[in-house]
Amino acid sequence: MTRQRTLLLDLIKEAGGHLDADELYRRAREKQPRVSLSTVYRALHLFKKMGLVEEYHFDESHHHYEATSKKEHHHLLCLGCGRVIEFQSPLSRYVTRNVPEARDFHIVDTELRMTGYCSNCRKTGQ
Amino acid sequence: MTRQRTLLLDLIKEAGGHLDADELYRRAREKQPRVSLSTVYRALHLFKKMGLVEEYHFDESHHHYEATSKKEHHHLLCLGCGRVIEFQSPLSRYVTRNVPEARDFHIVDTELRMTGYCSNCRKTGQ
DNA sequence: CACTAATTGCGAATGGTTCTCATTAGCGAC
DNA sequence: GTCGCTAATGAGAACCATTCGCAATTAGTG
Repeated sequence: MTRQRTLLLDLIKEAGGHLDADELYRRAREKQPRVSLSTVYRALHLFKKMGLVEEYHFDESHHHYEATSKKEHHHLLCLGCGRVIEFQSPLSRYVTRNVPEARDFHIVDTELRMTGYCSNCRKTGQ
Repeated sequence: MTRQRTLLLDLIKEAGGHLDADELYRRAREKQPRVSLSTVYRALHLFKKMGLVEEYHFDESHHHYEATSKKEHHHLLCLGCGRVIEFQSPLSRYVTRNVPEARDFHIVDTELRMTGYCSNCRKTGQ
């Protein structure tokens, strides 16, 4: 653990959720002006491999990252306002119990993503 | 519907599943040597917007596409051999019934993705 | 046919991510 | 401490999937 990595991991944790690499880079430079983008990406890879951080491919061209939480959680993506709503649900248990194809599968990670329109956007006509 | 689009949509349908843009381009050129990559991408966008095709961001740098099927389905991704296993399960129903955050959400699409190791790869020690 | 708008092919541009390489930091052995 | 070694860093160039710009072609309509 180097100075840069500690900083980056802290920023990811305190951000709460769904940082992208560039935003992380910007925040990191406020505290340590010389960190490089490469370091950000390298750290993200490392954290991902160590299981400290999870990578999400939402519908944009770049990725988002968030600190791994102990609890299994999933996402609702609103197509109207772009909001990301998190919720918890033991879907992996539901699936291993109810889906034959999944019975022999050793699960590392589970994510359900639902796209659609949140209640706000439904009211305002999409 | 132009000649190119018909060809591309047919190819996507007959492929069954999980084509990427480059593979589609290669197959298209076998039948129509002058189709361009741009046309492939433009057609994929169009099909996506029309709801004929769905785009998946698996763990690679590029996207995969498949013809929209009537049935809700999900994916298991094996980290060992890279295999993609599809299964069907009415998870959106399960979620709207059991998750408060999802109750007011108007769902357009649902996908569960589970990563891990398939039974084969578990046997051979990942 | 003739006209207009939409689509295509091609090559160049974009932009997020990865790589290269020279420099610097961390660290154990003397 | 300081020598030597390895791993990590910063900066910029390279990469590559995807998108754009534009001139040429094609569809579709009257």
